[in-house]
Amino acid sequence: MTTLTSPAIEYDLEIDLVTRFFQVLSDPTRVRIIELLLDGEQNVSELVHGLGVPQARVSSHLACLRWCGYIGTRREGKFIYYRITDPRVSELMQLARTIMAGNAEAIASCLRLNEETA
Amino acid sequence: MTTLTSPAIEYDLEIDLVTRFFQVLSDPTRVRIIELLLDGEQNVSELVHGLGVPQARVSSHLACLRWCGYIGTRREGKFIYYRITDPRVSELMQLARTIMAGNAEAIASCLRLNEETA
DNA sequence: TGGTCATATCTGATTATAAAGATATATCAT
DNA sequence: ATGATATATCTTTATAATCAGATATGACCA
Repeated sequence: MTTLTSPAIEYDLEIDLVTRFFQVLSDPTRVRIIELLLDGEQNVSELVHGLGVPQARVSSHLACLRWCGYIGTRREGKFIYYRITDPRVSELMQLARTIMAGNAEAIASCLRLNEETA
Repeated sequence: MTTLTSPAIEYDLEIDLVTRFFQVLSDPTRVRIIELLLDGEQNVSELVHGLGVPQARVSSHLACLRWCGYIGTRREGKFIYYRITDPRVSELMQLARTIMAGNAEAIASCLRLNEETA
């Protein structure tokens, strides 16, 4: 076997879901937003301040998280408050950190492309 | 507040780790490899067959997963066997699926860019 | 109604990721 | 040594995600 590639089971749609689920968590701004919201509801201005990134960027990441059901909103006058909707998100982050704990240095320089650090 | 962006806490390195951790799981081929390996050790040829994707691609994704400590290897003659090193990876995948279960349709069309499906 | 503040969306440019395909390394058998 | 098989790496090229900045919407207040 040199290069080929038999038919195998046809592409699984469920895998794409899992993939996207994790992809949402693979952006630093989004992860930081989640961390902030795990400490309690915040409106956009508060998040912008807490994150230190431009408002447009925060909004677009919030849109992503919201669209995917990680977070929910509530309007109060001019302000829109965001919150984590599923408490298990907290579990997920904890579990990830636990797993990571062992091989943090490795992950830091991972990702198959930038292997200069090795 | 229109666009600005106060200093805030300086950029957290740990967040980048978490981000990368999840990023590894945000590629369909890598997720499929993990799923396969959760059922037991396999060598590259078996994976190539099971996945139905070119060998070079499988190898490069394996390199990524290995580099990041998700999987380990063992040589047996010409063959190299890969296995999941941390059993908690299984927990992680289960938890992700559980959380996803509720908002699968949403995630399917998420990611902030391709919102045509909406 | 006009103005201001909070938030959301759009457009183009930049950067990061992944795919293809060729080629290299390593092990075994003859 | 030679050839064959298994696996890894490299070099483009293509694609997809992110960002910045401008602009739009929507609520409140004077």
